[in-house]
Amino acid sequence: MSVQERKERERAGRERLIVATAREIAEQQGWDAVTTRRLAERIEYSQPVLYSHFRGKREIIGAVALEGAAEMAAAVRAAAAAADGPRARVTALARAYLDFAESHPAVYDAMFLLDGGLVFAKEDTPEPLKDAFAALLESLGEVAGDGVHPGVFTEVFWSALHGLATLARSGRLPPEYAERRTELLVDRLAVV
Amino acid sequence: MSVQERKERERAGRERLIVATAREIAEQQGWDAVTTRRLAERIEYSQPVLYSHFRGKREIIGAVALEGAAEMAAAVRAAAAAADGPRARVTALARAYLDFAESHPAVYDAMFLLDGGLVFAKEDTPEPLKDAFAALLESLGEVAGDGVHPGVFTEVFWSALHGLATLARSGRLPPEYAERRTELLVDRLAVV
DNA sequence: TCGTCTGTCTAGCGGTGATAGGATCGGGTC
DNA sequence: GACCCGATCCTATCACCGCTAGACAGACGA
Repeated sequence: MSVQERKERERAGRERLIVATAREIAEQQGWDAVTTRRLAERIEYSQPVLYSHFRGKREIIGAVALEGAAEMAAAVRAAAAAADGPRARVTALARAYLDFAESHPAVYDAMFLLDGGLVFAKEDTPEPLKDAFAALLESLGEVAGDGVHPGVFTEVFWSALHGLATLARSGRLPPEYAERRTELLVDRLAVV
Repeated sequence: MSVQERKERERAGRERLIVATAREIAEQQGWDAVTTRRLAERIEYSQPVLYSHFRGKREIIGAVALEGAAEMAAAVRAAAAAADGPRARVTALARAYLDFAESHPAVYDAMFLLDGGLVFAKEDTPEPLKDAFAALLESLGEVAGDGVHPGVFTEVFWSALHGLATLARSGRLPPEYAERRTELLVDRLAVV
């Protein structure tokens, strides 16, 4: 069975290559530039090979999104762990989230803007997505306030961050007030 | 000069038809279904005619966005006017905003998700967009709180609403808590 | 009535995501 | 060692996309 195992290894390696390359192109030139032809050329295979790994372009976006969710969860947890006290943790979390969105726009889009065919907020939601939400919940649950459902509070806080991130990035919010907006959001939403 | 005037009237009418039809297709089947070919067929002209009115598909999206901004401003103002007191006005505003986003998804996308080539948050921002922001500011400025810049507060509140609207609509937030999220947001952000 | 000129159309460019079907290459069997 | 067969990959193609060049016709002013 060694031959088959080697083939599976190679196949898995190529799949990782596809996802990594798609992400690379997307970060450099935007998702519009991630065409099946360009992607195939970069990995030095023909176009149809992509379809033996993924059902279509949507699934490739979804794969990038899952990768990104794990990274974002780690970034958020690291930022929170480095801060002292609930209030400081929330500030650090907000900054980490917005930083991630700004510095990894393509991955962020794959997660929260584009359709990657992923299921959110259900039982069969992929683990990385659940875990990313859990990472937010860990710090935000502390400041939800009495009688407020931590999950619902996290949803609201997350939505606000998402709005700030996307509207700012698309030029719909003036960049000069970014820091003041973040501070105001934390001030008002978090119950210390 | 009557002939020329008639021609200009007809031309303006056709331009309105293009925008209205684009919007119609988008609301029914999504923006992906708004192709220049389909759009041209629906208005019973050939494809290149679109390009004598708009520089490209992006500008058509922009035109729909401007229409939508005017409508949203009116909806928000109407909701606020029907409420008594600053706090009630903000609640009404939030509901009106989220209702608009949910019931006019294509127009909402044209305004805040897609690239319609419009300039936001600058001096040369189109009037309808400025006015839509002003409509939010009118009610939200009342509850910004002391020492908080009303514009910045409006940006934060708007971002939160935008996050709720888009994440909910794409299935990334569980629908059953929608009302609780809205209440929580207003409770925390608005200073009565 | 006759040129001109505006306006519209047909046809086509280079690109997209996705797929059908033929060629090829390697492993397993005799 | 020879052969067969199945998995694997590629070429070629489909229908469609946004956009544009250039031919054509019809209405206008002289």
